[in-house]
Amino acid sequence: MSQGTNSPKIYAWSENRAAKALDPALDGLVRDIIGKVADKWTMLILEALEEHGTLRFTDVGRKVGDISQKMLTKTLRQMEADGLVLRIVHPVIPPHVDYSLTEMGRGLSAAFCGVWEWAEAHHAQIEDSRKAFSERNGGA
Amino acid sequence: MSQGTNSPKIYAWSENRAAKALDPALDGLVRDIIGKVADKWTMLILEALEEHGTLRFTDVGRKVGDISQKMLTKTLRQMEADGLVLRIVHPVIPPHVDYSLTEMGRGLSAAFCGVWEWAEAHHAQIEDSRKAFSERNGGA
DNA sequence: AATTACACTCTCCTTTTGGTGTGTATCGAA
DNA sequence: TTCGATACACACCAAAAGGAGAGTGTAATT
Repeated sequence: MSQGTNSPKIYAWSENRAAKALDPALDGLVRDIIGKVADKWTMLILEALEEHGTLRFTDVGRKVGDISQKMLTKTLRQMEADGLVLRIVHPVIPPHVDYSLTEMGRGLSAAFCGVWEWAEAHHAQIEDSRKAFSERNGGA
Repeated sequence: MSQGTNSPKIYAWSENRAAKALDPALDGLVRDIIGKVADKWTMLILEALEEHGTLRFTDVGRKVGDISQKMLTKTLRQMEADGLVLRIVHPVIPPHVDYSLTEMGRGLSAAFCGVWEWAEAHHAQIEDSRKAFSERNGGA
């Protein structure tokens, strides 16, 4: 009514959504998947497992690099729930847990492969762009 | 030393990093790029612009869907800085700003294409995995 | 004269992300 | 007997992400 000149949110009408996904529920789901999967830690873990096959908890962490135990646990659990990784617990002491990619996980890893290649191929260009941008704006 | 039985962070030795990137600086940069690019909003905007060519600010928002002006501005700026989108301001009133993908942006979009396809192809399987997982755990 | 539209910016505010430190159970080694 | 290793869980906290709403400036429209 009269409480503002504009709305802060831009609404999606059915017009264009129909082009991408005929079903809004499907669209929402795909979006949710993208939201979960397009994650730094997920991509890094995916890479580590793709490259090394089966790894134990701490080894995954080592291969990934700067990841805390908390995020490692959390991300691995999410990936397990989504069916990307297989978690096998050997009931021995000290505990031994193996992580490996499922078929789906390998598929996603393959899909992300192109993104990794793109990043490696264009890092110099991106740096240049950033430099030019900051000069155009804040710089002298 | 003696202030704890374990460290919360798992350290990356040079052993495996050398396999992926010979240079740790390059690795960090690629990782930074992935961190920026593997973002929900970035992917969605990339998609919108890829599909529709040139769009104005509000139109990008409409095509993307549930995005706030704040995130739209922020993400577009980041993408502009990284050289993914081209931003052309027409100094007229009311303001008119056109956004389109650069060559690099189209390349990244193409790289992400596989991920979209994967998500669309496996959403049912993911839902099943999630259901099975929650039953295995919290469920009855 | 008031409204609308555009492309934002700015200020709150809440939610999520992520790090750190600690605890746990058990076995073998020192 | 105490320590260290493994694979976590849990609690606490800081920082960042992200949303809501209001404001801005101008010019054509109503």
